[in-house]
Amino acid sequence: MVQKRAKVEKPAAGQPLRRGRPRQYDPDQALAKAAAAFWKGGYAGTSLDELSAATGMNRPSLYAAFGEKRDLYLKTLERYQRKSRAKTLELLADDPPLRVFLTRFYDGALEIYRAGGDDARGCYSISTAPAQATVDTAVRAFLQDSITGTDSFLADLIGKARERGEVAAGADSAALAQIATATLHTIAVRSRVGASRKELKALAAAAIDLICGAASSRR
Amino acid sequence: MVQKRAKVEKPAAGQPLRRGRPRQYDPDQALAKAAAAFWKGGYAGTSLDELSAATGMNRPSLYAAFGEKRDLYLKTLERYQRKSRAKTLELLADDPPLRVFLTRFYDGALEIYRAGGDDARGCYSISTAPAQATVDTAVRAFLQDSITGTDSFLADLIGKARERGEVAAGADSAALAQIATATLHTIAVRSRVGASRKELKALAAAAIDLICGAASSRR
DNA sequence: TCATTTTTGTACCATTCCGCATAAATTAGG
DNA sequence: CCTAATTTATGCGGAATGGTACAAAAATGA
Repeated sequence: MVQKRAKVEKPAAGQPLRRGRPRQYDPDQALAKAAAAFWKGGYAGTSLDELSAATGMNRPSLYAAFGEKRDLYLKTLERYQRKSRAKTLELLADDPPLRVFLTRFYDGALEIYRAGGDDARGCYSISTAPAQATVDTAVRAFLQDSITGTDSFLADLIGKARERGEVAAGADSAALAQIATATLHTIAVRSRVGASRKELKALAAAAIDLICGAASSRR
Repeated sequence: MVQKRAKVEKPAAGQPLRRGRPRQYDPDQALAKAAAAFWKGGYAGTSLDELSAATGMNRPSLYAAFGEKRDLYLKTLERYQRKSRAKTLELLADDPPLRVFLTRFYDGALEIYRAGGDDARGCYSISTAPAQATVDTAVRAFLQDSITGTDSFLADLIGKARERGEVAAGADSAALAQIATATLHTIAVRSRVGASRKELKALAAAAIDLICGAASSRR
């Protein structure tokens, strides 16, 4: 089979030109493709052949770029986390009320979990990392960190919202944050097994009512 | 290596005696051992050799008893569900208030998820099935069914509690049930990555307060 | 004692797995 | 042109994989 010759992208505009043969892949895009493969099959269920096919890179190139399979997986997890957090921060740009933010937050998650179609993917980390967490301490640490990170991020937001009177004065912001994270987790799992977007949006709305107080939504 | 000869258990007391060589394993116990192996390594990450070692059965016996690897996994999932549901029903024996039931419910889950020690296992189905759900429709259907089953079971209980005045009169019992299930899901994942029992009990208590109404807990 | 039935144990099969060794290809520098 | 640097491509190698064939073992029934 003849290999198609890929046009080499921008030659690093101005920088000292790289010496050897130019790479034919974009590292970040390759990581995205690898993540998609793991996303479907899980870590152990995805072979290097499949990863090679998904990324368009042959085995040695994969290896040189990302290390062994485990390293590659960890890098896809980190990329996912990085992208997710960036996307979440964008939702705060106009400093919205808590209720508005949470609605956007769950909407954004659903956007990712449902892959823009009916092909249910669920949350990448929640769907694939737990199976590996007992065997690989790095995966476990990542997931642990990811969850507590979400908790504290939301706790901070909820605490500030409480100061603005958007949440009951006596509320425990850390506890409410854990409930908000729990809602994300259940949406993650449910979307993996094909729950409808409509149903999950309703679930999110109910959780938001509970967190922010149902009364304040009925004006 | 010399194989230890296992004492044959009760010869089926009274029943028409089985014809051939007696089996040296107890099917249900073998299923439990297999589940423990999958529990740790996930479906794809657990080999037949490991399953064979865990159950003490050699490969052909495993195959004859439970079918191929996938069948074995599905049977461990069903066993887990059966046991979990039975255990949950026991909690209702004395017809407790919703708040009491939910406390027992999450306590019981924690008992299983934390394996009675510091060896974090998490929930069997939530930890292992999502990774497989996109590839195996039976696994996906199982998980889907398991979740909606929990939802409707809890919705029924919450509905009845509302009639008894234990939950706000205007509350949507189905929505509250989904939050209760969400709480179970987050406990499942968190315990998989090593969250402490104390922390998770606090999380459950906060969720219960939210579902039953915090006010009614402060007398 | 011998045939029948069922389970066990050994060993094997073809395939797939991950990782790497090695050579060809493609660039820049001199 | 030639050398150095870097990536790609082919393909190997040993181990592990899921599944099975086959004979020995252990029970019952006649």
